[in-house]
Amino acid sequence: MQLRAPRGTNDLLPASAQAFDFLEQAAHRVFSRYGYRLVETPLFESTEVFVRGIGEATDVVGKEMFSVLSPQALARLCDGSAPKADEQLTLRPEGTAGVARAVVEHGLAASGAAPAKLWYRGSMFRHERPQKGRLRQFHQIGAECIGAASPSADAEAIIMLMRFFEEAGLASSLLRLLVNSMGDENCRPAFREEVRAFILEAADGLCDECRRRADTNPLRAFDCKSPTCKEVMAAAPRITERLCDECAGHYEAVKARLDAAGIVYEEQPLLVRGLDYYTRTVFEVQVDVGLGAQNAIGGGGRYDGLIAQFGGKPTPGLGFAVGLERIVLALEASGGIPVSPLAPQLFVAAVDADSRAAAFALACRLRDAGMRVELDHQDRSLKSQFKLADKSAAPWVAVIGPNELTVGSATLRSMSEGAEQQVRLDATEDFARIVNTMKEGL
RNA sequence: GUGGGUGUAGCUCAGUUGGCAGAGCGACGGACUGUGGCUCCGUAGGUCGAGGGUUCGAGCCCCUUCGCCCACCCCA
Repeated sequence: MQLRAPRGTNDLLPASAQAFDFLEQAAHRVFSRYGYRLVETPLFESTEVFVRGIGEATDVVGKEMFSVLSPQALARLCDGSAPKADEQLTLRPEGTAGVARAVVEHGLAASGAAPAKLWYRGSMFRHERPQKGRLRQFHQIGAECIGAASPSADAEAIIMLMRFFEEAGLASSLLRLLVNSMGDENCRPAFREEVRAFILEAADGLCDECRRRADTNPLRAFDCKSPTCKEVMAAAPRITERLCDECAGHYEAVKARLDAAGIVYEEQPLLVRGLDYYTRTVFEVQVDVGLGAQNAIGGGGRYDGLIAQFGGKPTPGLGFAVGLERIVLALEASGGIPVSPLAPQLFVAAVDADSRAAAFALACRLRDAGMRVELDHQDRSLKSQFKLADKSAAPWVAVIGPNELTVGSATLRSMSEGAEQQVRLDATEDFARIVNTMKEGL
């Protein structure tokens, strides 16, 4: 049986890896303009971090977590005893919980201090059935701003997110920014109760799933795909009509900041996010090209209760994450990814066996001088070496053979012009000057 | 977890009522002396996803199984 990558995982072959790298660099450029700094937290955490942070009732925690066991913990399990608390570990299903834990652990958001602005990138793991734009190991870039309560922090993060998409090459005309407010502990519980009552009242017109949601997570009934449910839920009360004064004021202020910045958005009163920690502002970015049903390429919101969940002093916070696989799918569908393999600047070809040593030495010298240089390692004929050079898109080929060795030079051929000139083998600067006149990427 | 689709060369796919395993692209080599692209000629590459069954004979029919894709659900 041939070995293969586990279900729901992808090998990031060079083209994909380069696309991801491109997105990370775009994030780095944009995020640093807003004062965000890169952090890396562990790929796995105590299971408790996600249970407390994301919420026990969520799908992510309830049925999608990959938990990992040490050999000792596994042995204990097989004995029928429970693993110790510090042996219960889980691969991170998202980035926010780990960052929040680190912020508390290292006191990065001391009360009264400037907010901690952090961004991260890396793999996340969820045990779901794979489909287009949904993998078991997938990649996110995210940002968290912890310690700022003002609506301008919400607006700043949303603006930064949209600028990131622009920088990545996704035209804003392809994107749809949805915003909503979910209220806070003052107004959401009552609203939740109201929706629950509404669902029970209208149960006849709703699907089984939505009836079940009445108790588990009534707000999710709002984004049920069933047309009849949609129709029924359209008459349900809206959170935006039930916000407390503080939440309503916050929401208005966020929208005003977005308006002032010229950010186009759509108010979506039905938008609810699936992670328990969100309060007040929530947002999502959707795209219509390249993706099937999984058309959300980014999302986030405010989580003013999260830091306290981890034992920190009550500290406001907010953040977002974007899915790299989904962005790449969207980019591919909307005109391609603006990256291509970096071609060698020069290919060194040897005419016969005796000249290979000199060709190798030249390639080493030129590489040490900073040039991208390729050469043959399969004892190919000169003709084949030229074919190789052509395929690699190298604009120059240096030929070294008996004739060149007797005079101590290489024949340097321009692949586009066909013109040839002699360059002394030890004249590294001459090679550099000639090779660098060619614009990169051509 | 539930549905639907699909597995044949590196890639994209043909393969007739069951009768020699195919094409295009790609790879590699060659077309007289030490030079690429275009063209031409040639070569290599297959456990037809796997296992079993029916049959003189199975890529094709039957059973089992695995993978992958898409959708539900959920989410980035």
